[in-house]
Amino acid sequence: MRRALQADHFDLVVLDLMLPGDDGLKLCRELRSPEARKPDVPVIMLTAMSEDTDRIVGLEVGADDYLPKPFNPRELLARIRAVLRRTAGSNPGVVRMPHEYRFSGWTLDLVRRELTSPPGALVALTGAEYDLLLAFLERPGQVLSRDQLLELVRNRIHGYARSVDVQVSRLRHKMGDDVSPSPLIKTIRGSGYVLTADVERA
Amino acid sequence: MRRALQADHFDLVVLDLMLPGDDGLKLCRELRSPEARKPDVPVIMLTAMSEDTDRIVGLEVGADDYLPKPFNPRELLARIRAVLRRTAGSNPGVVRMPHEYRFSGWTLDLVRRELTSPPGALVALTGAEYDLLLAFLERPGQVLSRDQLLELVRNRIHGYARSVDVQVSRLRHKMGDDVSPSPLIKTIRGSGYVLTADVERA
DNA sequence: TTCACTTGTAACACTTCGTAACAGACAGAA
DNA sequence: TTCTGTCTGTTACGAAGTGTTACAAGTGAA
Repeated sequence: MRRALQADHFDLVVLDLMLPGDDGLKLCRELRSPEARKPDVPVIMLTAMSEDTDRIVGLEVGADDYLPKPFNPRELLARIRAVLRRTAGSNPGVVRMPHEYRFSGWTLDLVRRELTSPPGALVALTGAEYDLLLAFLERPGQVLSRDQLLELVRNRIHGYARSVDVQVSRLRHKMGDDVSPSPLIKTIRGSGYVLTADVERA
Repeated sequence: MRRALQADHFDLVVLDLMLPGDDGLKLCRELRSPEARKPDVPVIMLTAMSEDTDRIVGLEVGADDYLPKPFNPRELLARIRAVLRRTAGSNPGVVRMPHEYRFSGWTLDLVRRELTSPPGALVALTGAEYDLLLAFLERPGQVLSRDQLLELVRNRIHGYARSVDVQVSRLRHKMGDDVSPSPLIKTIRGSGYVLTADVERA
C-alpha cells in the first residue's frame, strides 16, 4: 500500500481492519498523519468486528466510513459513491504537490519561484510577495484575515497586521491589480483579503 | 424543516426515515433535487429499519451516511464528525455553492464577488452591499425583516435596523433600482424587504 | 382630510484601508 | 571594512466604507 500510494494517485482506499502485519487502524492513522503525502484520501474501513466501540474507533481514527463484514457488495458500492460524492467536489485536484499554479492567465512556477503575466512577461517578485501570493493560491476563494496571513507567511512577513496591507499593496501593484476594474485580490473590509480567481494546479 | 432551511444555514441534517407525513426518503430526495436551495447539505439517515436493502436505498437516494436504531450516541457523533470532515475544511463556502446568480439580466459572480448589469457593465459593490444582495438572492420572493437581514449579514452590517434601510438604499441606488418603475427590491411596509425576481443559479 | 407611523436618503462622523515615503536590516561587491 | 542596492516594517495621511442622525416624503387608518 505504501509503495502504491507513493507511485500513484488513488481516489479512495478500502481498508480491511484485520491484516497481516500492521493492522488497519495503524495504516489509517498513518494515512491521516501530516507527514503522509495523501492526508486527504478517503478511507472506508472494512471489518469483521462489528461492535459499536470498534466502529467508533475506526471513525475517530480518521476513516470516512465503516462497513462490517459480511457485507452486501451493493452496499459497499453505495457507500463508496456516498463518500466520493463528498470528496469529489471538495478536492478537485489531487493532493499531489503541484509544480505550478495557473489563474486568470497568470502562471506561478513553484520550482523557479517565478511569476509570468498573461502576455508572458516575467514579473520579478520578492520573497515576501511570492510567499503571500502562494498563500492565496493555496486557498482560492477563502477570505484570509491579516492574522491568518501573518501566520501563513510568518517566516517572511513580520510585524503587525498593517504590514500585511503593505505587502498586499505591493503585490497588487506588481500584478497591475491596483488599476484593474476587478482586482483578483479583493479586500473584505473588516475581515481581510480573498483571491477571487479560478486556480488550476498543474 | 423546509421553513427552517429557507431561513437559515445548516451544516448538516440528521434525518429520521420514519416521520409523520412525508418520509425521510422523500425529504432526502427533495433536499438533493436541483430546485432545492441547499443541494449540498450533508445528510445522515437515522432509522429503525436495518435491512441491507433499506440502507442501500438510503445511501443511493443521496444520504451521506446511514445509522440504524438503536444507535450509540457516540457513534452518531463520530459519524457526524466524519461527514463534516469531508464537507467543512475543504470548502469554506464558495466552491460548493452556486458559481453565480442571474436575475432580471443581472449577474452576481460569487467567485469574483462582482455584479454585472444587464448591459454588461461592471457595478462596483462594497462588501456590505454584496453581502446584502447575496442574502436576498439566496431567498428570492421571501420577505426579510430588518432583524433577519441584520442577522444574515451580521459580520458586515452592525448597528440597528435603520442601518439596513440605509444599506438597502445604497444598493438600490447602485442598481438603478431607486429610479426604476418596478424595483427589484420591494419594501413591504411594516415587515421588511423582498427581492422580486426570478433567480437562476448557475 | 388628518394624524401617527414608517421609510428614504443626504449629511456627517468614525473606522478601516491604500499607499507613498522613510528608515533600518541585510547581502554582495569592491 | 565601507559602499550600494534591495527588501521589508513603520508611519502618516488621504480615500473609501459604514453607522447614526435628522428631516422630508410616503402610507394607511379613522
